[in-house]
Amino acid sequence: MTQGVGDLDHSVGYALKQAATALRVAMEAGLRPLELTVSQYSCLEVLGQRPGLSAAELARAVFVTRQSMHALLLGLEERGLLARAASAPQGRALPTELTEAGRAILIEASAIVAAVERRMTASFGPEALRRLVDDLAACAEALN
Amino acid sequence: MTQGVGDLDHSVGYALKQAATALRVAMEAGLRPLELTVSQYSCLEVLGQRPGLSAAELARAVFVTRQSMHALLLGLEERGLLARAASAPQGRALPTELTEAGRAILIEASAIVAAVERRMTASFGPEALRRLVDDLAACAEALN
DNA sequence: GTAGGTATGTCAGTTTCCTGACATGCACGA
DNA sequence: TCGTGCATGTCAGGAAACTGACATACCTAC
Repeated sequence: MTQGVGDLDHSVGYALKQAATALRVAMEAGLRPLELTVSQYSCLEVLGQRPGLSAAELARAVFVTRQSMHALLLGLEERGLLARAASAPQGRALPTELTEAGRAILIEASAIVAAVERRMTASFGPEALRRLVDDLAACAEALN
Repeated sequence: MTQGVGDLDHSVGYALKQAATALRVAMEAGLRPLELTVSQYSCLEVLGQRPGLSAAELARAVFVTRQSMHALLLGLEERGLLARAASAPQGRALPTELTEAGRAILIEASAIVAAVERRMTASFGPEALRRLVDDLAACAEALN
C-alpha cells in the first residue's frame, strides 16, 4: 500500500481542487461588482439562512477560523450590512443578524452565485446533480 | 431567474467547498511530518509526472499564480528537492526537474496523499469514483 | 526590419488567512 | 465553594497567496 497518487487526470483530489478553484474564480469575478469577496458573501448567505448565529458558529459554517471571521464581521458591520448584539444574552456568544441593507445585497449576490452554479452544472440532470452533492458530502464526512 | 442559492445543504458550491476544505486539512495534517505544504507537494507531484516544466506551466497546473510558484520553487530548490536550469534553452522558460532527494520525498508524500484520497472515497465503488472525477472535471470545464 | 502582441521570470507591495495567546463566561464534578 | 474544562471574543504577529509592474525573449504581421 505504498502506491502513489497516480495520473492526475484520474485523481479525485486533483479534480476536486480544479473544480473548487474554477468555482472560486468565477464567484470572485461575479461578486466583484458588488465589492464582496467570496468569504464575505458566504458569511452573508449563512447569516441570511440562520439569523442570530455567533461569530464562532459562522466561522465553522464558512470554513474559516473564528479570528478570520472576526475581521470579516468587522468589515461587514462597518459597511452596515449586519449588526452584532452589544452584549451576550448568555455566555460570551454575540448573536449576529443582517440589516436591511445586508438582506438587499444578499439577494443580489445570491442570484449571481446561483447563476454561476447553474452555469457550472448546466450539463447535469436533477438526479446527477443531487448525486454529486451527496457524493461530495460523503467525501467531507469520510475525512471528518 | 433572480432566485438565490437556496438551502446550503443542497448547494453544489457549498458541498464543493466543504469537500475541498476537508481534503486540504487532511492533506496538511498528513504532509506535516515531511514539512511539506499542500502547494509544495502539488508542485513536486506535477513535476514528477511532467519533468522539465517551466515555472509558469507549473503554476497553471497547480492553480496558483506564477509569482506564487516562483516563491515556492525558491524554497524547494533551497531544500535541494528540485533543480532549475540556469539558462533558458529557448525563450525565457527555465525547465525544472526533481533531484534524487526530491523524487525520494515525493514517493513518501504521494503515498500519504493517496491514503488520504482512499480514506475520502472508501465508500465509493470504482464506477462511482470515476463518475465523480468526470463530473468534477465537467464542472471545471463549464466554468472555463 | 520593425512594431505589436504574447509568454515568461522576477521584484515589490498588499491582502487574507492562519497560529498563538489571553481574558471572559458558563458548566461540571470534587 | 472552588477548581477544571470548554467555548467564545479579541489582540498580535507571521505565513501564504494575490495584484501590479517591469524587463526579456519569441512570434507574427505590416
